[in-house]
Amino acid sequence: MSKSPPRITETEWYLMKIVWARSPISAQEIIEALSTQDEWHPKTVKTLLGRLVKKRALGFKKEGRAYLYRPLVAESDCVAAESESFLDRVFGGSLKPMLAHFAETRKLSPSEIAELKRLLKKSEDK
Amino acid sequence: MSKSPPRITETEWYLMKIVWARSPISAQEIIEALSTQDEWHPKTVKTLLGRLVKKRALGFKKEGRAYLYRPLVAESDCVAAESESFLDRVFGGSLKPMLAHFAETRKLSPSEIAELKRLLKKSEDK
DNA sequence: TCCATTCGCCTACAGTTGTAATCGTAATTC
DNA sequence: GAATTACGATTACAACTGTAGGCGAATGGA
Repeated sequence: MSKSPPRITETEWYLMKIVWARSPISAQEIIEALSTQDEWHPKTVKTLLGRLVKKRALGFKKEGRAYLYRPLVAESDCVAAESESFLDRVFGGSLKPMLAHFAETRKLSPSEIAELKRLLKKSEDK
Repeated sequence: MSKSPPRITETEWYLMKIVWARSPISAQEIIEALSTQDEWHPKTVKTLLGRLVKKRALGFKKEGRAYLYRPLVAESDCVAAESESFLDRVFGGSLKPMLAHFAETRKLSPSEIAELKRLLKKSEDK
């Protein structure tokens, strides 16, 4: 299952995140969602949408003059692929150094620590 | 401190890892180190070394006919930059979903879990 | 001494990426 | 109905990437 997803580039990730969260969604809405955070030229967003459609990461249906986009790939699949690539490349594939890095770099709040412990416990029980 | 490191590409990471681990090191040794794992054409490795020198990620000193390479950027800086980029892009910048992903995807061994708990405790104490 | 090897440097070249303008068409505004 | 606007499609374009071949100099054997 879950054929390997197409490669999502750095900038494309930000669009995909929005589509995953709010699909079906128009280009206009995506542009607005992005503009609250960063400065994306609308033309640039359109180009990226076109490329994501071409590489079959997004699909759409015509809704009057505009398109409504929706994902054709599961977020979990893309996250898994990207995470594995990252882990391999930067930490040689092993989790422990990665965790050590994040634990050290980002001062974890007590609540985060508690949450992580909970996650670990769940993983342990399984 | 630690000016932002140059961007290291996917393939370049594999070379950098070797140089960080075994510097000073010749191109030949890097090629050998890589060939045990994957199939890298020597010419390709040379090109990548040249690019890393150009972008000032590596330096070298002549040792007879060949060069001995060494890093000009700290591994920790590059790891930090790449990790932050990854976390932002794929998990919206928050650690918890990332941890949840790794805890779920990769079945953690009991010893890994113990290790992680230890890391968390250390982070907690600080 | 001459030839083959080896070096780093320069060149090649197509595909990707970031960033956006232009184009033809359809809709919307005076 | 004419002019402007808004859409998606097409085109632009330089920088970056992956992948490697060729070039002239130096080295190292025969």
